[in-house]
Amino acid sequence: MLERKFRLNKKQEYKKVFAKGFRYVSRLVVVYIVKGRSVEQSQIGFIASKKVGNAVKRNRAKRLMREVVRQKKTVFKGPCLMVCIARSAITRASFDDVEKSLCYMWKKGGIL
RNA sequence: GAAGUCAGUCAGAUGAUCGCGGGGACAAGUUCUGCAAAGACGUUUCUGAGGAAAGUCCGAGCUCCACAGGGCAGGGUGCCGGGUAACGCCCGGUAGGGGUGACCCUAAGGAAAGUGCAACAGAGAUAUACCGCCGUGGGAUUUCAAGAAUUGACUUCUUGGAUUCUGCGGUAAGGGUGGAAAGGCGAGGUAAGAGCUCACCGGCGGCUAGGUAACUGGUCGGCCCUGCAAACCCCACCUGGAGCAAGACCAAAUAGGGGAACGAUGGAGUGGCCCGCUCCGUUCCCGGGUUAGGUCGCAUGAGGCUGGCGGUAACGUCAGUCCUAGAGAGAUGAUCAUCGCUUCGCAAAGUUGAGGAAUCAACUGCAUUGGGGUAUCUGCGUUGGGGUAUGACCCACGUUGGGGCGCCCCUUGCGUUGAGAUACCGACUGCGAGGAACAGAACUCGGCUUAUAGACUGGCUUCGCUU
RNA sequence: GGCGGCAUAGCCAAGUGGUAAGGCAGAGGUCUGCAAAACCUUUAUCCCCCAGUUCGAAUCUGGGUGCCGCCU
Repeated sequence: MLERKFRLNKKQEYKKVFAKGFRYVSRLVVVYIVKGRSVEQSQIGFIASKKVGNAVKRNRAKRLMREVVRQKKTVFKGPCLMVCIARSAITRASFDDVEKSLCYMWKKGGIL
C-alpha cells in the first residue's frame, strides 16, 4: 500500500489524467501518464473494472500493480501523475509478467 | 473389498526478506502546524477475512418517523407437538410417496360457505342419455306356426313368432373419448338393470379405546361425495413504514432582504387509504451561496471454548475460561526456502507384498466333454440247460442293438500342495516436471439458498469373498 | 453497501393457464423490358436456465444467470 499522499483520490484528479495524459497500452495493463512542471509530486491511481472479474480478482490485479509501483518508484526520473487500468488478461498473469509489461510502457513514456 | 447412505472435521504448515491496515507504549533527536495540549515523521510491540465473508431470500437487534395507536386494503405463513429473541429456521412425531435396504422427499388447512375454470376429444364435464338393453302402443313385411271361414285349391281373417320403422316409458351393466364419466370386484336379484340386497376392499360420518395432538385401532351406519385454492376465496395466526448512504454531533451553509399569490373549512410530518396524533403559515419569483468535509454510530455479543446437570432431540441451565479485523477508491501482497498432500513421467538400482499369468511336479478333491473297459438293466437269438402236456417263465451264453447310473483308465477344466520366485502389477525409496477449489469483512447477529479442488473421522445398509 | 426492475424470431414487440398476434428485416414467388411499390408464401416449439404445482405453464411458485436503473 502506498502512502495516502502518493495516491489519486478524487474524481476530478482522475478526469484530469484521462484528459491530459498520454496513453500506453499492453495486453495486461493500460497506463495514462502526465508529466511536466505543473506536477510537483507523484500521484498514482489504480482501476480494475467489473470486466476483470469478481472481487477477489479485482483486488489481486490492483495489488500486483501496486507492488510493482512500490518497488520501482524510487527509480523514476521525475514526478508524474499516472493511472493504471487492469485488463481482463491480468487474472492469469504472474508478478513477473505485470512488471515486464509496466516497465516497457514506462520506458516508452520516458519516466524510466 | 466394492457400492451406497447419514453425521461431522479441515480448508496446507513453518520460516526469511521487502511492504500494507488497526491498537498500545516510548521519548534521545529532527522538521512542520500550533499560545499550549497534541498531531505528523521515528523506534518497538500486539494484531489483521469465510464456511460460505456471496445471493440479499426470511427473521431480529439498532436508528428515525408519535419509544406505532384504531379500522380497511395489501402481504406472508399453513399436518401435529416442541425449541427459540424471532423466523418461511431447527428438533421429534403423523400421513402420503420413492428405494432391496441404511435412508430420503413432500407449500401436507378447507372443494357437503360461495364464485370461477376444465381447451381438444367425447352422447355427456357436474350433470347427461347418442348407441345399446328391456317393457309397451302403433304401422309395414312374411317360402314361419296354429286356428277359423269358404273350400277343390288359391285366398281372407284372428292369435303368436320373426324382421324392420316409429311413439311413450324404464335403465345406467356395456361402448369409445378423456387427466377425470359418480365407489371397485364377485354373488344374489330383475322385464332389463341399478348399493336394490349381501360378502370383501376403499372412502365418509357417528360412537368408542389409546395418544397433549396430528392420527391409529375397534365397532355401527347409510351410500349424497370429479379435479384445481402455487384461481378468487373461507378459516387460523403473523404483519406500520423506511433503512447505517439509518441517524446524532461539530464546522460551514440553508441567512437577512425585496416583490407577488393563496389561506385556518388550510398546509406539512406519515411513501396504499381513512381516522387519530404532532407541528405551523405556505407557495412562486428576484438575489446570495455550495463540499463526495470531519467525528461518532463501530466491534462485549440472544459471543466462543471446556465440563457438569435436565431433555429422545432441537435446546436450556450452572460453573470455569477467552477477547479474536474494523477499512473508506477500500488493508493480508511480492520474492524465496523446507516439509506435507496430490498427478504424470523416468529407473541404471534397491526393499517389500494374506498380488501374481504362463511353466513343471505331485495329490487325486470336485466338475465336465469325448473315448475305452467292466458290471448291471433291457431288446434280439436256427445257441445250451432247467421247467411245463404245450406254453408262460428261469438260468447261462452270444450280440458292430439301445439306455442311464455306478466303478476304473485316459483326455480336458477348476482346485490344493510344492517348485519357480522370472515377466507383470501395487506400495515405499530416488530423480524430474506440474497441480492445490469456491471465493474477500463494509452496522451486527440467527437461519435458508447457491458455489466449492481435495483430505480425514465415525455410525449404518446392500452385495461379494475368507475364516 | 442498500433498494428496485427487465429478459418472447436478426430488431421492435403483443400475449396473465388451453399449444405464440403484429410490424420491420431476410428468403422465395407473382407483376415489370429492368427495378421500386403492391400482393402471396415462409422463418419461434429450448418464450434466459433448472426444479415444482396442474390433465396442461411463456403465463403460477421457488432457486439461479445476465443486463439496466435509483440513493448523496
